[in-house]
Amino acid sequence: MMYKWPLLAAMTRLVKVTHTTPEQPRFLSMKPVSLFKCFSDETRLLCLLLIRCEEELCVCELTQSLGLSQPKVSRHLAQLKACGLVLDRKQGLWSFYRLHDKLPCWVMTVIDTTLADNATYVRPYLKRLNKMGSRPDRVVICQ
Amino acid sequence: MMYKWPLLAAMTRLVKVTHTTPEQPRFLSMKPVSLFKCFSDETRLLCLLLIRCEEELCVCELTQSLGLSQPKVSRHLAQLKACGLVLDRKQGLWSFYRLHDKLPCWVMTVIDTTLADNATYVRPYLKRLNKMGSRPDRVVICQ
DNA sequence: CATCTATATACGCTTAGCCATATATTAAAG
DNA sequence: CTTTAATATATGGCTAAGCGTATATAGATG
Repeated sequence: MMYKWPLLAAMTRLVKVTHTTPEQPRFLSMKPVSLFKCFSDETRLLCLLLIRCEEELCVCELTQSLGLSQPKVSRHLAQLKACGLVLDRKQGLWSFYRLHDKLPCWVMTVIDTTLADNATYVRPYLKRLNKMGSRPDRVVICQ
Repeated sequence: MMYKWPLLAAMTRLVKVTHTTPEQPRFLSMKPVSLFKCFSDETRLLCLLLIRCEEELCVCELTQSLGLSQPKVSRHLAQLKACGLVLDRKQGLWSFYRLHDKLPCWVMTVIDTTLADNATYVRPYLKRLNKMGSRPDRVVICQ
């Protein structure tokens, strides 16, 4: 089946995507505006902040915590990934998202500063996350 | 003459505006997302960063420095003002914009961090600003 | 194989938000 | 008062970007 346009093509304004190459730490070319565009949507910002707090979260955890639909969360995580802000890893049925490990310093500073001074903004979602029953187990494979 | 809708009414999504009261340091209610929305437009971000560098800039200086139309710059400055990020002062024909003096710490940190790590992003505009002939004189009135 | 579950993506629709242009406003200068 | 200059705002049009819904995909389980 053919679709008219892929998701990533529709995102060229928000994020410049290189479709063929896997994301790499090519952060010198990342413009501040692109980053702030990612932060400028409530869903994306909350996902980022929650991921920062919890190290790693899967789609269903974010869906539950934020009280949003699964496609909505997935879509925004895809944008964050395309932008290079997060990385994902598959484990069984779950996709775990974490912050990209090569984020430039100033981006981490922005995230952490926002988090530090807006605890009340994030707290309710963290609470709901911790009240969640049956969160998927993390399997860490040592290399 | 009556117009259909005021500018500020059209901006309710980007910024919550209180039309009747003058802006005050009521920053506890400012949501992170609102702020990042301001940063998410190139014109607004550059205006903010340049204002931070130069303490105070008027519309014509920003217009020249950025190479943009006057209405465009004015419009974005109005948004920044409505959001509470900048203050303005009139002097003769000129309107000078400066950062709001009651900005919360974390906002200043975000601005300064962005500036510090993206010098090359701002430098060309600062250069063009300094090459400008006949910049308006600042008149400071001591109280 | 079929079924269930978690996730990803396409599609169509709607709206927020940006822009250029025209015009209003205000202050200074003649 | 008229003109000029700097700024602000309205209007209307266009597009990016968000959303819900439906469906595709892929792994687990039987």
